[in-house]
Amino acid sequence: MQNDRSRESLLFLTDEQLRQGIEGMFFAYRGFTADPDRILDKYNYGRAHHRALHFINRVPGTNVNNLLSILGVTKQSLNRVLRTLIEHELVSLKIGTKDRRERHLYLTESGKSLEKQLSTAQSHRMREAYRQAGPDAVAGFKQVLEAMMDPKLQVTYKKLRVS
Amino acid sequence: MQNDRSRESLLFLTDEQLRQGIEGMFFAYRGFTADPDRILDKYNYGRAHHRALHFINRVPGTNVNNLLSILGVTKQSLNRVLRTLIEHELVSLKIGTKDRRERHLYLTESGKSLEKQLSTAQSHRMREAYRQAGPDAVAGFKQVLEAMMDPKLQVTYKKLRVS
DNA sequence: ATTGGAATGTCAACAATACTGACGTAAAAT
DNA sequence: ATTTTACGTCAGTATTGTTGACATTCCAAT
Repeated sequence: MQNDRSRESLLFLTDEQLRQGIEGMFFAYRGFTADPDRILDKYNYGRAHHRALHFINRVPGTNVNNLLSILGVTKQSLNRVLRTLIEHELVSLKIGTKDRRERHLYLTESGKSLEKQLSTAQSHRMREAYRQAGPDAVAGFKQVLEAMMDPKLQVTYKKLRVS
Repeated sequence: MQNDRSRESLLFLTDEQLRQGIEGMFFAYRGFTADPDRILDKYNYGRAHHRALHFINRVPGTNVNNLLSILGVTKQSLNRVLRTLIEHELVSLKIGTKDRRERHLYLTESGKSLEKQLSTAQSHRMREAYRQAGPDAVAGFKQVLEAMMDPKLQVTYKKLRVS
């Protein structure tokens, strides 16, 4: 009886069910990155470049610090990636007018073009997964993802939604 | 009208919704690995060690080739990790009796202990996310994850469920 | 006006994780 | 007897991350 009550009210979770969730995340993340990775390979870029392109596109004019806090890496690590993207003219810098220490980041036309290619590939798989799973599943998917984030990232995630 | 029909039947997905899914995966994966990473750091191990421990625990007695196909890395990459785990006596080797070329992999007591530590931390976050999102969300979460995997990994994932 | 601190960039060194390619050994399969 | 398979290993390289140190630029407060 106690068991039945748990099942109904408390969300009864076996180790096995949790393990499935863990392995699901592991395997799904591989699928999630597979298509962009193939495109990036052709241009000799990596996932770090993809992430930078994605968020510069998402938040045009962002400064470096803001991008750092979204990406969760060190400035040295980001800088290497950013430098190549700027050299290759996928990203352009604009020095802040109000605060001239700040560098505002934008995608160039070629940058937008590559970002589009990458996001199209990734969205395609996401869309297909959503279609297979159905609308209710999608809502649940997002809820669990959001609950899995660190609180700070949850805030970042929500801010991106709004802007 | 056409729009309404799309919304109901076809699962109407805006670019914005897909982007949320993409960013959700990105941020959630960070949360997903954060707790184990902290533990691994203390022992000077990395995620690769965690993954090896996880799947050796999940499929005790697995041979190297099978583990390779689950993890999706090269044997050279896995070998480096496996060698340290064996040196540190977290993993033990047993030469196959039927086919003596095969090395069967098992966790030692210390291996089990570390794996337990890691999976407890990771499960704790997963359980908490499940609890916050609720049972329906969890079902949807798993469906979308599964649909996002490459077909081969989907098979691998399901095989692990059964065993 | 000088000073303190923040934002940024850069150099160097290092570590983890991945890759390719080549080679060796042992055992199984044909 | 030969080929294939399973596994290990050596060498070299790339990507992405880390610390630490140091320079520059510039805002803001004293």
